[in-house]
Amino acid sequence: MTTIREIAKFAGVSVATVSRVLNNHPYVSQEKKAAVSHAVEKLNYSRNLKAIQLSNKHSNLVGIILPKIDLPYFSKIVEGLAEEARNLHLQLVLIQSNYDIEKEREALELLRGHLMDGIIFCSRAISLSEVRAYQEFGPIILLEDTDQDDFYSISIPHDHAFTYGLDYLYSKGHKKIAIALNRIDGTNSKKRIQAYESMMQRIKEPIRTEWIFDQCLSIEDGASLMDKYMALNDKPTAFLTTNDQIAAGVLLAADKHQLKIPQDLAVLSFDNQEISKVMDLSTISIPIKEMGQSAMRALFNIRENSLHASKKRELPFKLIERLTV
Amino acid sequence: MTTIREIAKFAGVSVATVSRVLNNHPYVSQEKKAAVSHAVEKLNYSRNLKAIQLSNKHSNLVGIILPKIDLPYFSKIVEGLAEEARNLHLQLVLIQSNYDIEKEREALELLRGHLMDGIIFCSRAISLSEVRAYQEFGPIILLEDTDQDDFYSISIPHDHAFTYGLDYLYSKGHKKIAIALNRIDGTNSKKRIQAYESMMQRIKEPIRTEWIFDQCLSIEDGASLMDKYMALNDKPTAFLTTNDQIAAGVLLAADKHQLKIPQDLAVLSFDNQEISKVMDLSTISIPIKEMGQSAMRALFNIRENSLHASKKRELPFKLIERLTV
DNA sequence: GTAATGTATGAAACGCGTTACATAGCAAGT
DNA sequence: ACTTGCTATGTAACGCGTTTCATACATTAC
Repeated sequence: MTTIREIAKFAGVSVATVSRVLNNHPYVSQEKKAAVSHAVEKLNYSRNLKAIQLSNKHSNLVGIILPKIDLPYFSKIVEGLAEEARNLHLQLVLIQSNYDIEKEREALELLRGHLMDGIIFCSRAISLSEVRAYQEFGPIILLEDTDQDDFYSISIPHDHAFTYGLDYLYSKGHKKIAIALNRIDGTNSKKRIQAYESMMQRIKEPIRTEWIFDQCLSIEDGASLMDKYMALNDKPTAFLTTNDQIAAGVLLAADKHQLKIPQDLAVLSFDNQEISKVMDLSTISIPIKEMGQSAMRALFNIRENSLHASKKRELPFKLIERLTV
Repeated sequence: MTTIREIAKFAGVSVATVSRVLNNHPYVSQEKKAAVSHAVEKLNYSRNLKAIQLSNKHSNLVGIILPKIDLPYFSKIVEGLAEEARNLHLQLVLIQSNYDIEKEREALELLRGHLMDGIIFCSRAISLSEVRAYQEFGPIILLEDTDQDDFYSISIPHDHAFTYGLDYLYSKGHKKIAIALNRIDGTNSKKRIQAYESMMQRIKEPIRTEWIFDQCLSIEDGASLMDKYMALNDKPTAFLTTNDQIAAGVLLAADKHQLKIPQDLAVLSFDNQEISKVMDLSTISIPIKEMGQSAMRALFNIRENSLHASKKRELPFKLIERLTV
């Protein structure tokens, strides 16, 4: 492999001069610049990025931790992350954790080992107290609605949004509302259950735990949710689901059972992904892609000038009324 | 930052010994090993991965190039890539190109600069002749059905599969078949158009170019495809679409137009993604995730022992008969 | 008893750019 | 004429592990 020293020798200059030319630094005469360029061309040289990384402060790599890329919510986030990363000349290191704490820890160790400049947690299983210890090694950004104010976080206010959705259903005459959540133990789920319970108390409805469905993520989960619904003696009149896929599955399965939507069953979901448009699904829009963009920009800014207005950033959500409520 | 030399000093040994301990090399006495471990613990040391990368041959990073992560086909591939990468202790550098040749070239330059050990093209816009020049810098694997036999490639035989789908529709009585493709200029699309044209000739049907729909990717594209269909004077009786999303969009829109599937219009798609199951969509199953896994494993094997049986690997496809044909 | 092996350890070079520091020519300022 | 300051360039150190090579002691072998 050609090195900078060979270029220097070939061009009859010092390595410092070569480096200056390669980095477009000032104070290099036209002749030397030309000589170096010629040598680079002639010897087909290109810099060793590993060496550059070692001598530079940054690696320009950002770790992205998520459970599974093959879920529209996460791939949309990554879309946003990638788009912004491109502008900022950062590269994404994608780490699929499957919510395995060990894997998440490994990722944090990569940050510690300076492989990456920072980390963005799209979702996590590892505890924040463990994550906290790694903050000294680089910016860590959470895409969740946390109340730990020593963490950078970007999200919508999940409890408000969930309450908002419940209120909307209530305003449409629904008191018997079932909810479908992702992981019962995730940060967001906890907030949502709280919101649900306090809403039920507010409207003086009992909290039926069998109406709180867990582990719902995909369109298939939505479809099988419908089976569970059919088996229920006491049936809810509305579903609030935490993403569009679940709702889409519910709608498709409901169609097979000849249920009329929204007369027999109302469905409201979150995200406003593409599928919700095509299926006329009422949904609470979340700026998923913007969250990704915003997170990447935040990470960059923190890295550049450790100054930061507020650590927590909340983005707005918005109800999109379509035909399923 | 603590360095290996500080550890050496603290433990009263040489840096070589420290390195040996850290890498579990043999020939280190128990005492020294303990002393080093103690020093590491005490000084809260962790290795600088950038330095390791520089002195090692590998970086253990693999570049993944794709146009857009937010398409189920690609996120499924990445799912497979990530799963296998995990086993092989490789990290993914995700590069979203949007089919921008410049961006794809940049990625190749990262390979040239030894940032990554290899590259996997999930899809590309850049010409193979340009890619070819980078093969000397590391393994490059294409996830497409190429006939350039100096490239590593993994895919299903797209022309066969497409012909197979057309034959199936024909066997069900359809002669008037429309097709929906992604990018008219992609490698796969070319093969598919060829397959389509020769099929039409075979069954003595005219080739109606207005039945070849381009730029179809998403569920929304599928829905708007239906609008175009409705506007057609001479209507096809069947659609063959290159992914399930398009087909799903067609089905949903067809429902609004009160078209009966498959009586009024048959739909056959590719991929066998989740949505096809829920919608009872007849589809030609492609082992997308396995393609990812296989690609990652191939890259690893090539890196380890430059030996390789055959450069081209074809995976099987399979027709899944459901209710839309 | 001596050669042959195996174990243990350190000094120094290596991988390859970047950059701090020193040096020096030359023009502008007083 | 002399200081000040900018341009231009090279030397050497630095970032931080890994690894080769040399050395040395302890065994085991014949």
